[in-house]
Amino acid sequence: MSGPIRVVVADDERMVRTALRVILDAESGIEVVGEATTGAEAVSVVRERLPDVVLMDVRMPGIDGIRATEQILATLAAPPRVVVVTTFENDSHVYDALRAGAAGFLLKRAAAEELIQAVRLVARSDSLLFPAQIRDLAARHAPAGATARAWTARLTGREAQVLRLMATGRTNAEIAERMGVGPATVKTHVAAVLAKTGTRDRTQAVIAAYESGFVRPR
Amino acid sequence: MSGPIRVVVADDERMVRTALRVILDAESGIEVVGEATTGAEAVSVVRERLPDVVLMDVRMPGIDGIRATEQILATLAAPPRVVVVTTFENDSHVYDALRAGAAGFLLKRAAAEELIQAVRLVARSDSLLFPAQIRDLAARHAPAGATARAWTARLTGREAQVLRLMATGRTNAEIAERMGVGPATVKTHVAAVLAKTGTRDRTQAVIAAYESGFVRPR
DNA sequence: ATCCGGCTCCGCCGTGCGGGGGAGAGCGCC
DNA sequence: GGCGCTCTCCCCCGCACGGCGGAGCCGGAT
Repeated sequence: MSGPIRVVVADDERMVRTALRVILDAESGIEVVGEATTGAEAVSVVRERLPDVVLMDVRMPGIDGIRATEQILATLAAPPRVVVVTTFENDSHVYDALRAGAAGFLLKRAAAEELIQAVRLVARSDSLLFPAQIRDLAARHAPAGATARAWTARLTGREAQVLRLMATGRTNAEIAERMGVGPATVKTHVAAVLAKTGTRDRTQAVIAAYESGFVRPR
Repeated sequence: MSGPIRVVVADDERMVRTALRVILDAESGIEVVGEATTGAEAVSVVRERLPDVVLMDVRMPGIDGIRATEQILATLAAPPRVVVVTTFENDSHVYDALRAGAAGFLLKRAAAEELIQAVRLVARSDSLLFPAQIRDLAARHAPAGATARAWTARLTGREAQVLRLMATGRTNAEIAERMGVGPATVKTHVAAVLAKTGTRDRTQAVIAAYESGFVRPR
């Protein structure tokens, strides 16, 4: 699976969308395949275009970027990596986004090279992306969302995805079908989730997911 | 089980506590067996005195009346009926309290006779208490919390209690032990909860409880 | 070249859970 | 007194779930 990295840009400000598009389109190996101006639109566009990476604004009208991220990660069999784009360095919503399963985040004032680098990195890596300045920023804000952060950090991508699907009330078989893997695989992931979260059954795991803010009501 | 109706009063304002106490103590067949000034204190006092009725202020320092209500209902085998006391007619927290399992609510400006009547009614009845003015008030506010209200309304007291314990991740056996009944009984209640909530297993029921606001994170 | 972690599966086995019934006791209501 | 609801508890049955151990594959790190 090579070919260009397919990117979808979701931001309600036209200027930002345009800026991201020109920077990325100018880069060989990266292709912007879609744009969205709301969270709901982002979900449907992602569903259509099936990109590798989504650049998602946190603050958007209607469904915000966090809920959009949740929906994308929960409903797609092979979800793209979501990078949250924010204006403010100390945006508390960033931590919500991370809990929601975002792969990383990026400041809007980042240089073009940083943006490109971030997209490439996140497209091939399965690990969380922590751009320089933000990494220790997260560390400093840790006390507030420490539980949830430690939580998600310990879960692998697949495990987090399985937990999100568990929190929709699905059985192992249904999760397997939706993720396009065998039931045995799902069982393995579920077992890993239970072990890492210190819970004894799926119900407790889901409760923990709610209590920690890993998933959120409504 | 006759004898006087045992009441605990929880309110951070001394004047309110005193007023409630003198009114109720003057009445034969009603006995105020404890007072609390915070939510946390309310929980411990209720645990000690095991009253039939708790008059609970919504707004208190620390743990508020709603969380205190939740904790009382979830942790006691035979929980008392909780009546929420509020100053304002259109206090939105009242609906939270109802969702939390409060048996009814009362305005602080209610007449002494209304108060006594309410305590007697709630002490012997298992149905929700809707004092005159508040009943249609609830109807008018229905759209906002309609889902949750309709939800709890359809559940019997025992069923609601079981659901709350389910939402703490307990097994049927543990719920049975805590409630002081047999496991078979719990199974019956769980089955009723699943049927009434339209869910197929305990995990889905717990999710529904969170999504509807019947139980709340933190 | 080796190791490690993540993802993908395979068995086996015990059991908690949920579905399907039924049944008796208490109680408020008409 | 009879009706209906709630709460209590019983049976049997099938299955999804969770615990256990094992295995192969891959990519990144050392």
